[in-house]
Formats: sequence, structure tokens, C-alpha cells
Amino acid sequence: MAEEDLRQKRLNKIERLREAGCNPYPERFERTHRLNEACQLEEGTEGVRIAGRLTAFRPFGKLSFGRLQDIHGSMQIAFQRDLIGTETYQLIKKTIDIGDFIGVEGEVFRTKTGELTIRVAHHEFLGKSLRPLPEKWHGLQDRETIYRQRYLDLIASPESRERFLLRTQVIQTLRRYLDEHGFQEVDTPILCNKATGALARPFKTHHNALNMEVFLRIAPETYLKRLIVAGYDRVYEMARCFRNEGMDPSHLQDFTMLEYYAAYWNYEDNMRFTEELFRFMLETCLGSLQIEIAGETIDFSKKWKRVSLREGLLEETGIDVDECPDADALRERISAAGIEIEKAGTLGRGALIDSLYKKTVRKKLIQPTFLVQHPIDLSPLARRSDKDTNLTDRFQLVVAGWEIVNAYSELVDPIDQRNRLEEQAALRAAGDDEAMELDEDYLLAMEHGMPPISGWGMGIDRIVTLLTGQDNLRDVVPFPLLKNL
RNA sequence: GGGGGCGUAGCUCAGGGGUAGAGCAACGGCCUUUUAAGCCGCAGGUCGGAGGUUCAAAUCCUCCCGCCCUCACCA
Repeated sequence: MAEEDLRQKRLNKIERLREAGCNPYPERFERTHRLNEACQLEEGTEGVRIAGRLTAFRPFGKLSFGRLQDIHGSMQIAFQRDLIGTETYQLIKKTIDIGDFIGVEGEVFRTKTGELTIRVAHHEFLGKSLRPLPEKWHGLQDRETIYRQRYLDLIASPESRERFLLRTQVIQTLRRYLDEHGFQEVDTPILCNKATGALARPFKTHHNALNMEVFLRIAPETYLKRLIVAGYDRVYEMARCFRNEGMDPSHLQDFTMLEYYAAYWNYEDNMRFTEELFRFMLETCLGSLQIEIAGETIDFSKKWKRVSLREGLLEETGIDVDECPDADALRERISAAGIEIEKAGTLGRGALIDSLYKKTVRKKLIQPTFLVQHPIDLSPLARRSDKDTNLTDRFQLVVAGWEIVNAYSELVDPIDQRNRLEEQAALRAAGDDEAMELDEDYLLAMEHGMPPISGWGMGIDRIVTLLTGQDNLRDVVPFPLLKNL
């Protein structure tokens, strides 16, 4: 009721403004500067017109200070009774509220405390608010409100503004780097017939006009590779993807993945490119190759470690997967080592290796590490290694125990691909609903011929989470999905 | 889905069986240099919801809703 009371008082102010001939919701306002530009101006500059949300108001009898703010910056404004007249001054004091959008025109001056300020000659209400803002120095603390009403968090928290601006900058920087290295940005379908390109459960929906079941993509991979068939030699997509799996601090169902594909590269070329790309991104966005995460300095400047899945497991668990030629042998070794893996009995050898890795090795990989050479049955779209046909030429970049990048030399042999997808289809038929579907349309494209390719995918939300020192993806996604109230 | 924590004024938080509290914001005043402005005054609550125990419940119990953490599931 108190809030409703407050709202009513503000509605009354709107009426009062209308009676005084002021439109509380005008059509436009001509600015001469943005706030972050205006606060760089010379003292004495006249006719400066700025606009923003009023986030503070400190009235005195004949002089009032306010602050206009937007995502990029803020600037102080001052209303002087003797300049704008008693009537106007009183109307402002009676009708203005913290939270209102205001436009002002005036001269830049310096206050006694030395702050550049606009001395308001004219002002306009640009958007009256009806609701109060969060409290001014603790800001918004309630996680639920932060997520449900992110706009309040962004208004109240400079850290949050910085974090989301950095997200944008990271994405821009990645685009720029790829653009400058001959990649074409493309868009491929989000709604599609088959959910492929990764091992994950998709979201299903229904297409009314075509009366068919469609899926939200889990990865853009097979479409991007079709474009390589078409003659593109380097493509990328900033791809929103959807996976109908569990939700936790490092998994969201709706997330952003950057994928690129480069013809004529292998995964070694791709690792080199990845290091250069990261160096550029970190220097551009952070000005440093070292970042602090949970009290640890992560150093991207040194040569990144390379660890094969086999080496990592051997070191951490003492288990040599090469000595376990099949799932049964490996299962025995795992239980002999006293390690428990859920549903171990139902997993194949590759899946066991993967579970074992996630359970023991991954969280120990703090410094940037290329984890290489994954079992072939976990990588149905990756090229079989020439050196060991049970392995793929694949790498993941792991930082702070989080998988950030996944990449490989792509499988371009249509016959091998068909066999591998048939194996997946068999798993699927046996009840594994994350196994990949046989995708004839993709095989048809492959059979028209593909060059050597190396592809790459990075979780944008994850890298931004790390770079901003957060530990939950939701803190770098403006509006994470929550339950209905 | 299991386990744990949390939910009190618009916001930030106290209070943990005995009359519902503070600061900020709001509202009425004073104030020409504030920036967490200051001072005086005033108002604001179905204590997440529904049951129960009790002479008495924000407080104890049960269920439900929401959020967070964790485990499980999972690129």
C-alpha cells in the first residue's frame, strides 16, 4: 500500500506538470553531448544540452544539485533559483523525483568543490517515473530482484554497468579480430529440423504453418560447415544456443556461443590462432594478460600448457586409459582406484573417460590449459587422429576449471561421418537421448566435398564471467530465465 | 529430484513467543556549493502464502510459492 501511495503521489505530480504546460512524456530531446562527453568539456562552455536519469537530488532554498546518469557516465547539474525564476524553481522542487528522465541546457561551470557541473538555464521532463529507485548506497542486494528487474541493478550498481559494458566490448573485440582475419559473419537457423552439432537434449516446439516438430539449435556447427562446402573459407557466428539440460552456475539453457570454421586449418593451426585471439582480446578489453579469479592470478601471457586427456588422468588418478582397452577394464580400474562414477555400468569407454576427467582433472586445471586428444566416441563430428584412430584431433581450453573453448580438426570424410552417425543413432535407439541423430541432409552436403577444416566454439557467457571475476553465468546475462511468479 | 540457507516498509537491514523497529527513499518545513548533504517534523507493514500449536506467533511446527548454494543430471 505504501508503494501504491507513493505511485499515486507521483501521478498527482504528473497532473500538476500537465497543468503547468509541461509534457511529462515528450517526443524527443536534442542533445549536444552524451553525459560522458559533457563531463570532459571546458569550463564556460555554453549551450550544452544533456539528458539522463536523475539519480540524486539535493535541494537547498535557492540552489539544488542533481545528477544525471546513463550506462556510460553521469554528470552533475545545478538549478539556481535566481537564474530560472522562483516559480520554475519551486515547480521543479515540487514535481521532480529521483528516477525521472530529465533534459537540461546550460553552461559548464565548476563548483566550489571543483566538480564540472551544468548550470541549468532550461530543463525538460523527458520521462517521469512512478516508482522509487533502490536505496542509494547499498544499492540492490536481493538476487532475485537483480535478475528479475536487471534495469534496477544497472541503474544502482556501477559494477554491474561495467560488467555488462565489458560483455559488449568482449563480443565486439572478438568480432573485430575475426573480421580482420578474413572471417565472414553469417547467420544460420535457430529453428531447425534436427538438433545436432553437440551431445545435448534440445528444446522442442511445433511449427504451425508447416505442421511439424522443430528444435531450437544446440549448436550452429553443421550449418556453418555447409557454408564451407559452399565455398566460404572462414565463417563465424555469434550464436544463441539452447540446451534442455540442468541449470547451475556454469550452465544456462539459453546461452551464447561463438563458433568459427577455417578451411585448410588443422587443430594445431587453431590452437595458435586461439592464443593470438585471446592475447588480442585480453589486451584490448582488460589491458592485461593476467586476471584475478577467486584470489588466483590466471596468467595468459605464458605458453599455455598442453595436456592430453590420457596424461591428465594418469597424473591425477594414476589410471592409464591406454591400458584399459574396453569399458569393462576401465570400470574395474576406476573402482579399484576408489573413484565413484554415477551410472558407471551404463557408460561406454569414452563416456567413462569423460566422466572421470570431469570428476577429477578438470577442476584442477586453473591456468589456461589446452586439453587435447579426446576419445573418438565423444566426438562424432571430429576428425579421427592419423596417429591413433581411437582419438580425435581435438582440444579444449580450460581455465579456472571451466571449459571455455572446444575445437577440433573437423571430420570431412563423408563415409567415416556416416559410420560415426550410425553409431550415434544406435546409441539413441538404445535410449541415449543425447546421442546425435543421423542427419542425411548434412551428409548430403558433405558428399559434395569438404576441404580440411578446423572449427572452434567458445562459451561467451563463460569467458565474460571469468573476465569479470564472477562465478555465475547469470551475472553476465542481462535477463536470466527465472520461474514465473 | 535430494540436502542446506533465505524471504520483515519501495530499497538496505535489525528483531527469533508478549504493543512492528532503524537508515535511505517519500511527505511537510528550514537552508546558495552539495555529492551517503544537514536539521526539525510526519507518515508508511496481511513480517512470502495457507494451515496448526499457544492465553499470545514475524518468532515454534506442517505444507505450498519464490530465490540462492550444493549434490545429482549435463557441453
